[in-house]
Amino acid sequence: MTNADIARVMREIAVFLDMDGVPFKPRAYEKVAYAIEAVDEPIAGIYQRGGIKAVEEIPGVGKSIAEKIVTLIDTGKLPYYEELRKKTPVDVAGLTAIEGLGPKNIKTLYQEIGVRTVADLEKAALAGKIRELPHFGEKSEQKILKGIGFLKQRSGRFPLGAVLALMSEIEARLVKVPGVHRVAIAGSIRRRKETVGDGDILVIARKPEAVMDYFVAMPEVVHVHGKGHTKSSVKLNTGMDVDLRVVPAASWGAALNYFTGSKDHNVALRRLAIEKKLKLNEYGVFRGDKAVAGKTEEEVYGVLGLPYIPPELREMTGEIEAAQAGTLPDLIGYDDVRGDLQTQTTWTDGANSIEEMAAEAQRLGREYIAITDHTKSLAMMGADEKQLRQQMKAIDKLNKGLQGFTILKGAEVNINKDGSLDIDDETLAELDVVGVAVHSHLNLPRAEQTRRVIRAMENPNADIFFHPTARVLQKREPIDLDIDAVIAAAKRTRTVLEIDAYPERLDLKDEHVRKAVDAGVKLAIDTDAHSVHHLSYLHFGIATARRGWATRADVVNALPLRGFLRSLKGGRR
DNA sequence: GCCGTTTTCGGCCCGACTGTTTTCAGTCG
Repeated sequence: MTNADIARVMREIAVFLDMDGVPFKPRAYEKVAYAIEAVDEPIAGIYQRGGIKAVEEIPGVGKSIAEKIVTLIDTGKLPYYEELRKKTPVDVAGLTAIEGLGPKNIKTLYQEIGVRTVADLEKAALAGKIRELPHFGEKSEQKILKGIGFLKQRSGRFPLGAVLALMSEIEARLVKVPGVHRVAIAGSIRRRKETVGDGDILVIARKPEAVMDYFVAMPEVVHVHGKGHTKSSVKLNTGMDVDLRVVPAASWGAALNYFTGSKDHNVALRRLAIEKKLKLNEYGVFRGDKAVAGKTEEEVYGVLGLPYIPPELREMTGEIEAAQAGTLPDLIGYDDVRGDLQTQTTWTDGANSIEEMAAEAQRLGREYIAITDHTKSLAMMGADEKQLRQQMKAIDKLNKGLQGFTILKGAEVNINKDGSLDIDDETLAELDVVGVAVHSHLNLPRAEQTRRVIRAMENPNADIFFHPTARVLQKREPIDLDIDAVIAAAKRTRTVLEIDAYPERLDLKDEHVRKAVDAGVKLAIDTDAHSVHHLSYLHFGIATARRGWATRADVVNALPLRGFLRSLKGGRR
């Protein structure tokens, strides 16, 4: 019984209860489903270790739901859930995935014409049976068929790196629509979540209709979900849905706050407003009928008694409490990183030379760059000790011709299966920056994998642990590491943990960054660039650092060159 | 069903759009 299994049962119970119009309980189960998905370790393990009391520690889980979770873990079944299923035996997950179908409609479809699966639904729609039902009509029938079509080609969530460019382009085009005063991207994209489900755009416009007309007719639009005076929603050819809202200038801040989310953060703000006898919605903060804030986000937070909370922190992971206590972190800024510490060149699998990479990094405003080509045990033929020495000489020569910029000698050294490194210590000691990384034996059991990387970090030459979990978003699972043990070892050995900014990696991820920051472990933010184009990806890594509450002081390559070199493990430079 | 600087009861965020409907329920975010 995995966490995902438990979460699925909780979510289905919520839907079943919604079908019967049960008040409030469904929200409780829904909340628990989200909470369980957010827990890093298996709930079964938590239960084994700490009993039912430990399960009740999960936010939103009380006595009753804890008992149900424990029953699920112990027996693999839950009578309460089985009863609900027996009453309405339908494929909840499949049917709710269809746009516009909710609990009430699913119940009607089952009771009136016996729809249990998406296949049943499609058959009924094609036979024209759905339009006959109460509260359904011809349009609902068409909408359902279209929804099934979209479901079949659904791609789920999108990596931020895959959508940010297009969204920025749409933003730029909207700015040029006549009568448009202001445009902003909101939602999870503004919070810089590593993957996003949809896009949210906010606009101030003199003639809202003109913006809406333009928006729904954009060349990328394949379907219009809805078009109104203030809100429209479309599906793009990439499969992603995008919402557009037009708001009055006086409500800009409140709307931006509302549509940036997260949902939980917004709910918490509304509760705060209620406590202060105020009402918060997307139009502003109101005392009775009188607007007391709304024009800027700062104003909205201000009347709630809070300092401005940066979007990357709005995930309901303690930011409200920190804001109230005045202990919000002074997050690292998007211009604060001075050097790039992981880059590959034509010496191994990169597309550009050392000179080209250095020139582009300098053009982007960096003060230094570490060249970290792969090492010998990698299948693609990485550098051996002799080649590394040749490269060091080449870099020395290049540095003589540079002003205000330094190329550092480095390597991305493979960690062998036993935790030893594939380059000898003598050579490593000659390098300025040694990154170590896992590229093989990705499937070792947790204890062995953890021992392996900790042994690598214990090497006095290992400055930085590159992309620690080796995950590739939506392609490769992270290696099985006891991340708390790795962070503790990083602290003990003074090894820097990397945030790999490459949008498919973002490794460490935000949650792990937060743990590292809390533990006082230093971070490096690097692009892992394999061509000059990748050098500009740094901001994705900085966003991840910000989402992990990192300040400038937590990041070694926010330091000027001398300070950065001094911050690495002592004794050899 | 959960939760508590409203704490063991009484609350639980709020509004736009759609479709089917003559005033609103359902869904979504």
